[in-house]
Amino acid sequence: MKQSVAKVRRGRRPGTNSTQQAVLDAARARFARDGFTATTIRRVAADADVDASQVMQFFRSKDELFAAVMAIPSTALDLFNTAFEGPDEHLGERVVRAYLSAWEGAPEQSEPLMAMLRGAIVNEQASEHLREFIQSRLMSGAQAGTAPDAALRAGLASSMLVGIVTSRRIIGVPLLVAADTETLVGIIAPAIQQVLVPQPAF
Amino acid sequence: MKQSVAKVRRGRRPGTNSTQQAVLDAARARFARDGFTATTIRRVAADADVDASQVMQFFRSKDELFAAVMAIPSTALDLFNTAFEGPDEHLGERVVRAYLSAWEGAPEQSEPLMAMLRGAIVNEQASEHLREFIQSRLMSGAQAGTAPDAALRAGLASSMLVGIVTSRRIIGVPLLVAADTETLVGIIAPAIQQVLVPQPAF
DNA sequence: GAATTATCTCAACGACTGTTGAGTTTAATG
DNA sequence: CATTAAACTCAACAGTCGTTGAGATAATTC
Repeated sequence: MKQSVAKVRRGRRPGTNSTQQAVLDAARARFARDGFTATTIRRVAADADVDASQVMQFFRSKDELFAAVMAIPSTALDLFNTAFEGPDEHLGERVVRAYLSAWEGAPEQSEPLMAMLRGAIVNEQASEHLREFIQSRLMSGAQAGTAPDAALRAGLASSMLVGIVTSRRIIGVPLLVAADTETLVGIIAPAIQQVLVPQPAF
Repeated sequence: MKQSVAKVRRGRRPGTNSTQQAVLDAARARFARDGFTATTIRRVAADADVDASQVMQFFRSKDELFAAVMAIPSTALDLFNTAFEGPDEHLGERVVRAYLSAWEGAPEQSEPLMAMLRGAIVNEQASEHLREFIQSRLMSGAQAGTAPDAALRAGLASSMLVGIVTSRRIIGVPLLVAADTETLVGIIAPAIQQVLVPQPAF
């Protein structure tokens, strides 16, 4: 009964207008700034100069809109993976710089991470994203490291760096906000190095 | 016109019943488990077998109820302060143990901290609490340390440890949850020591 | 122009929230 | 017992939220 083998598409084509991208941009900024709960669909729609029901038609629900926002650009993920690979000598410094630059770079890269971080407490999807984010660091670390607890060490380092970013960008601890990147790297990098590549007792 | 100097109190006395404490206990558990937004006054009231308006009469608003929950027992704060004081030799280990035990101890001590952590993203009061919590660590560190950036170093160490606790107790990263305390101390303590008491280059 | 499909608008539903006010019951005083 | 003030109950308000459905407008093909 189905007569639609290689059916020719008719009618208006989807996606030609940039409205959908405008909605996504507005949602990304809002979710990063206000978090998941405080961000309302009506507010996102107003930012994008669109009706609220329009947002619901593009993305089917608030959760799916949030999921679209959290889709981390692959370039950022590659940046992390390459940071973990390589020689052990300056591993700590490379990892620290990767985390700090990812959260302080252009909004298109930092906002999805901020949205994930802010949403991780109230939204199960964001929590799972962050969990996998740290887990994938663990895998990279397990490949590179030789010690049997290399995965655990990489996860702890990742948690520490996420804690520092949270204090700076979400909690806003004044002294940490005021500190410049080089000062932070100078203090943190040796500690992360110690976690990832344990020094023999001395 | 005021005739109330040393007026004798009449009528029923407040606070004789333990209902108020039951409400506070229920609220503490809920805020720690579900966070600020997901915790509703009606739910807290149901947990304490009380009408919702009763909660509003005891504590004037949801924010004040939350503030009462976050009032950290002074014993926990003293535990942190004493951990930062003392000789530099095993400072890292003492501090790490203080953080881990505070978040894994009895509910009366850990739940206010969990409520603060979970609420810090959506509630301004919780965010300020956590900010001051880290700040007070900074002060303790500034007293003990000799380096000019001792306060910054103490703040970074505190952020790192909060990050680890968050990964374990809120995000629930499996490998970190499974790790036992002694293993964690063995890995983290040297790194925290490195942050607080920088080793000369070698 | 007719048909088809997507974009967009408008109004409303149903559920849930914090909060309030009036009224009832209970304990403590004179 | 009468009075006072607290503990407690019940019902409702006012606002916000995610979501839905019907219908108008616009683009694309035959």
